[in-house]
Amino acid sequence: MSVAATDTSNTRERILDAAESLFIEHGFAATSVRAIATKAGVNLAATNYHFGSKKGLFSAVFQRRVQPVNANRLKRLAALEHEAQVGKRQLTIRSILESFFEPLRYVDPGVPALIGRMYGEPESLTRPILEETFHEVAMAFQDALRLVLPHVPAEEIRWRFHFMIGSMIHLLQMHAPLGSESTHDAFTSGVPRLIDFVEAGLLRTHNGITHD
Amino acid sequence: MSVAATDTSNTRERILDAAESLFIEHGFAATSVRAIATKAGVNLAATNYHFGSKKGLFSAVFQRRVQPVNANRLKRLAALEHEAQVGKRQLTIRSILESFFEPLRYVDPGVPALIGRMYGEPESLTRPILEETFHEVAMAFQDALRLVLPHVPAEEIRWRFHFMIGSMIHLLQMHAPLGSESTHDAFTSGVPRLIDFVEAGLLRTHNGITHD
DNA sequence: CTAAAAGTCAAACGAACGTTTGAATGGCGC
DNA sequence: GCGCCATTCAAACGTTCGTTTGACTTTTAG
Repeated sequence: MSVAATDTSNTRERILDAAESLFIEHGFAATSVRAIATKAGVNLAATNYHFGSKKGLFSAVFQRRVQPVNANRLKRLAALEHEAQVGKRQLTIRSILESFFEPLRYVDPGVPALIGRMYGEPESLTRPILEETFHEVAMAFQDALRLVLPHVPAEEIRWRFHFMIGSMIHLLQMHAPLGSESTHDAFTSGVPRLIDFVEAGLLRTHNGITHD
Repeated sequence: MSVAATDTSNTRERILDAAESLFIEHGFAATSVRAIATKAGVNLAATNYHFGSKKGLFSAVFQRRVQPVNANRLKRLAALEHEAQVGKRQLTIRSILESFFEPLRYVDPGVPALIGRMYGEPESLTRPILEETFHEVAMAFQDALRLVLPHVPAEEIRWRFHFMIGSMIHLLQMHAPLGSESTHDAFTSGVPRLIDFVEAGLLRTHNGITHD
């Protein structure tokens, strides 16, 4: 078959799948290339052949999952802004937040966990990856928030966006509210609550930092 | 010298100090016992002698820093509740939040970073430590929040508290708002903003999940 | 003063690590 | 068929890991 060229990426994707689950469970440093190769059912050398190094594999695992999510976010936001310009729909905090969070609900359940894991790794490993991956999205959504919060200074919006990301990461990491058990259900039911929570935090009328 | 008895714990604390900074910077798995011993200026075997294992050391590093913070939190909350009973001061969300967050501002700058780091490690390593360390405090503060939010269901409070912790952790981890640089300043100025943010999120009038 | 206990030390243990090598294997155009 | 190139493979590279050992030194207690 002339399509047989996909056998090539078969090994690649088996490695990516195995690496993803192991990175999520044990983190980067505590996951060995040998364990990944064994779980993927490939030769030990295949990882370095296809991804250059363990770090290269780590970055590839992340990009594969996050890029579709970010593309979806930007697409939703663009559609939203277009509808707002045409007057078909109003631009609100809630609609912006939904553009940001909803894409997380319709992807492989491993994705949220992977993002959460990434934020838990030491900065020296993740900072370049995270900045490259999220800068465009973060800027676009903060711009949108500025439109609906014209009375809030830009720096204040940056902070509130920062806290919003924190709440999200914490949910993604499934440091779930002590008591619940299942992970995907917790995430599914958590997103609407998360939106409620951060909507209130973002809307908060700005009155500077008032110490009593 | 007869005062030389403190030489004993000197080794212990030098190990704890060295381990703390290395764990914060590189995480648990990527920090070697050898690197800790070298940085502390002690023999390699001293770590296992004093703490049993690398994991034991990790837990000890964490407990040393967090227990005073938690004690301070509970002490402030108890004082607050006493004043409320006597009628001297009103129990408010803000006063509860201040009891929770303010103790973080007057401790060694390494403490916030250490807590943030702990939440980034794989759950298999940290879950038992975190539950043991924070269960009492979490329960006490959620009880207090229930008093000032009598109309909000208990489970809803658990979720909001959960998001609050997420915002805090994110601040502690200094995944600072992209743009700022210094770490301690960002944390210091971040705490009041964090209180404003989560106060709004916690106060949010409960109306279930209302989509538009 | 003396014996036990606590602490420190250099050295070594076996195991596991990320990566590299060079030969074997497979499909593809010619 | 033959040569080319990407891929796979077993094996080994040197390094580093957490922990243990047993001798040595210091502190403590009677």
